[in-house]
Amino acid sequence: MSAVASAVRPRPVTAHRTPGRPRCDVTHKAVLDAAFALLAEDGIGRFTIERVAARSGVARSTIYRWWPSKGALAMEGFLAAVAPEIAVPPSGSAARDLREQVKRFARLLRGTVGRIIRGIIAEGQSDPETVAAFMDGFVTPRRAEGSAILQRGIASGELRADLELDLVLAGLYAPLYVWMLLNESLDDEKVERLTRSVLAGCLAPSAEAASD
Amino acid sequence: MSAVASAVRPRPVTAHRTPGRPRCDVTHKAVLDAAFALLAEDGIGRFTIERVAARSGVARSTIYRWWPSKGALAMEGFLAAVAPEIAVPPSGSAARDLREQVKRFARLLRGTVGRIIRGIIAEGQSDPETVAAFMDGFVTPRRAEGSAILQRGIASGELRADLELDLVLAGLYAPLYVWMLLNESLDDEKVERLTRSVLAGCLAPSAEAASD
Amino acid sequence: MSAVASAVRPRPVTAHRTPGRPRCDVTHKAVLDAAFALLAEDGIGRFTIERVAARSGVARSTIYRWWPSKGALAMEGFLAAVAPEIAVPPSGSAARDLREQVKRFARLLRGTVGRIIRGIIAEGQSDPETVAAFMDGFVTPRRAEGSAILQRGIASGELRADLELDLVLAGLYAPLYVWMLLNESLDDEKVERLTRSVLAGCLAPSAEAASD
Amino acid sequence: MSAVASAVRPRPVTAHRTPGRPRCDVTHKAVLDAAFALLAEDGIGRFTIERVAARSGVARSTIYRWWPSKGALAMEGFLAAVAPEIAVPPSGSAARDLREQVKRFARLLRGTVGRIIRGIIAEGQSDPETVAAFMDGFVTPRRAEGSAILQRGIASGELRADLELDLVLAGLYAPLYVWMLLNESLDDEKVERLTRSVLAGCLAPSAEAASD
DNA sequence: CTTTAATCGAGACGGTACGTCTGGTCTTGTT
DNA sequence: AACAAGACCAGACGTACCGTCTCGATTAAAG
Repeated sequence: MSAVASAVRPRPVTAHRTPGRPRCDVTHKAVLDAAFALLAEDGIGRFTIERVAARSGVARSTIYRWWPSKGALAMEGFLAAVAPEIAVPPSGSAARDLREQVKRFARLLRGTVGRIIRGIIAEGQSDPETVAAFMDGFVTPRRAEGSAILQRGIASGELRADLELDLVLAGLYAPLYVWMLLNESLDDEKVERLTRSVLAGCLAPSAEAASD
Repeated sequence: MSAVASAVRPRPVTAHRTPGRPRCDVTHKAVLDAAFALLAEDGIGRFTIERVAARSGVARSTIYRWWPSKGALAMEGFLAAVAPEIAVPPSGSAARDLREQVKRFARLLRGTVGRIIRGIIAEGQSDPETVAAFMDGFVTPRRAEGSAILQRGIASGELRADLELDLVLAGLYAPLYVWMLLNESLDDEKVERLTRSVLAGCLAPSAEAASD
Repeated sequence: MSAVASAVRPRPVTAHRTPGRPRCDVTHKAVLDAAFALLAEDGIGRFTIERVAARSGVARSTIYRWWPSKGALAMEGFLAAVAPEIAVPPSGSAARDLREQVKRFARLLRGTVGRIIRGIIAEGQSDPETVAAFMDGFVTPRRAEGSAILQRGIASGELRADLELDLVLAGLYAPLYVWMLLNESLDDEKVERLTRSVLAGCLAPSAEAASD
Repeated sequence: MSAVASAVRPRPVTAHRTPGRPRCDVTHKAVLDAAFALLAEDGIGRFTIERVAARSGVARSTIYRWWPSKGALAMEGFLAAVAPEIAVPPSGSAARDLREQVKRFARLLRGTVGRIIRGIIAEGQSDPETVAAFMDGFVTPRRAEGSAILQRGIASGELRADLELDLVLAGLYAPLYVWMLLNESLDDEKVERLTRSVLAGCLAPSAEAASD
């Protein structure tokens, strides 16, 4: 189970509440907001629990009670703010959907969210829990979305049936991560070239002519 | 100019040496060795200048004199130990060479070197100098090697002439970086599948039958 | 009014009991036992309300409800366990009684009880309530016992009639407290010398020859 | 060796200095001053290393480098400020000198110094080093002074030759400590009565008539 | 029987201070 | 100069307690 999940500790709706004073949601929210803001403003380098506490007005000890590590806190703050932001409106064409999705993703990485993701990945290199939380909370859902698009394309005959979905998605997304991490440009033109190049190998023979 | 290059401060070749006691090479070497060892043993999380000083027997202030940041030190320690290790013996087939090169690279990432690279990338997320040094010292040379192989393949007619080299290399290497950073497996079988998949789109039409 | 007295809140003997759930005596006892045990085992330094709560199995808030301060709790735990322990069997001779009483007291201070008294006095230096409680609960009764012996001696003609009782008792007991607090030895021989020395100045001239 | 002595670490006057940056005396002094001031103002209860650091403007880590415990710091701050303050001008009469010395001592205990001593003794109950330092730095010198007076009195024939010096001094001083620690009054009249009472048993028979 | 008022356990929360660790800077004497 | 040694400031770390608080569950007398 990832750190985030354990931190959230979803209240059982079932029957009797746990004893003791209930957790204060306002506090919880304030911490996550502050975490997100700090991450967005200064990056992981200046992200400290002390500053989150100061900014959120929540006691340091309270933060330590609920988050096991800096990474977990960063991760949860990130998710709380970003999670709903990435939705994919399905059109008729899988190729077009993918292109759109990748373009959006690149735009995300170029902005504030990218800065935060960089921090989380960095933090994760010395804390596996953080990576796990990032996988569960962000990477896997994103992959599921991509996978869904690909499968629709295969079902409709637009894409080849023998695609290895994980590899196609890796080919589309991994370069974006790496470019971001290595401070290389992520401009639309480059991303567009990448998408086209990967998609070229994915189209079903019959549909190949119509690709662009 | 990257951090490493500035740290090295190459002695002027001009006749008259600078006044004062000359820099002690033994010390310099000891620091890099200790840096590498610590990085390899405990990862970036426990890599501190204090520990490098203690381990190398070099005074902390001496380290601060020569390296501008933790990342630069890690990077240089890494390069000093790893640089010569990656050579590519060219065979007749570009496809075979690439496959070999990628496999070696994956093996590298799975081991000690991978652990260190993770640390450097992590450190780089809050220190652009470190990323720049990593690019100059490691990524660019690796890309040059890959590029050379691809160009040989194109010249020999084995690979398509319209390949976008940067994208092909990104498709081959970026997933490896990402899998490593996200603690996903890098096993040979998976890497082999990746290589095959990318290469499939690179072969010249005439050579396609002979691919595997 | 001392802290202890206010903490005990003696139930009114008056007919109508207060409404609501009555106080649980088991709990009360458990707290005092735990307080005594902790004080005896680890001294004042590690005596915390948290630990008393943990050890006694009583909720922290319950302890805070009934005891106004750490010192008050320590004091009451001490009294509950120690109070009955010091009884003085009167013999014919006041001198002999005093000697015995002082010897017992020294023995007390050398042991567990001494350790606890040290803690209470220490705690009292930043909490006057604690000192007051210690005076009321321990010092004054002890002085009363000593005073009684002295007065018997005076009445019987064994001791001089012009004795200043408070000073004699101070001369007998204060050194014991100080030796304990300053980690000096409290061995029987030393205590014996002290008693003899003080008593020497107290005997009535007629009885002086029979003193020892 | 006591904590104080080890904290002071007197520089060896011998030959070669130790390497490295020498200790900053200003800093050292500032800490002791702040320690004394805090102790005098708020007592041991609010005496924390954090506040000493804040008040003195010295980094907390520097304080931790030089003083092993709160008690040691308090003790040294106390000694630095108080040590020279207690001198006894010898007159012709031992009895008069003692009376004067005791009176002065009581006055000391009633004031700021007394407050600090209370704190040190309290702290010492959970830290033997502190008590040891207090013994070495304060109690023993005071006893030596008292002893000297008594010995002069014996030599001059004013006092009995068979006095047990340690017990006499205990009889004179211990009550003062205890009265202070237990918040009992230390007024001059009471102290005067104490002195007279103890001295009464000390005078040589020949001199007894002249005592008061 | 219900109220009603109290006790009690559980635990969240804001705080303060702890003692440690690291990062950087600086000031020495030695080489 | 370079270097070792180490003092110093700054500040974050994670932990331990403090004292207050909000709950629900319990318990008995009073209505």
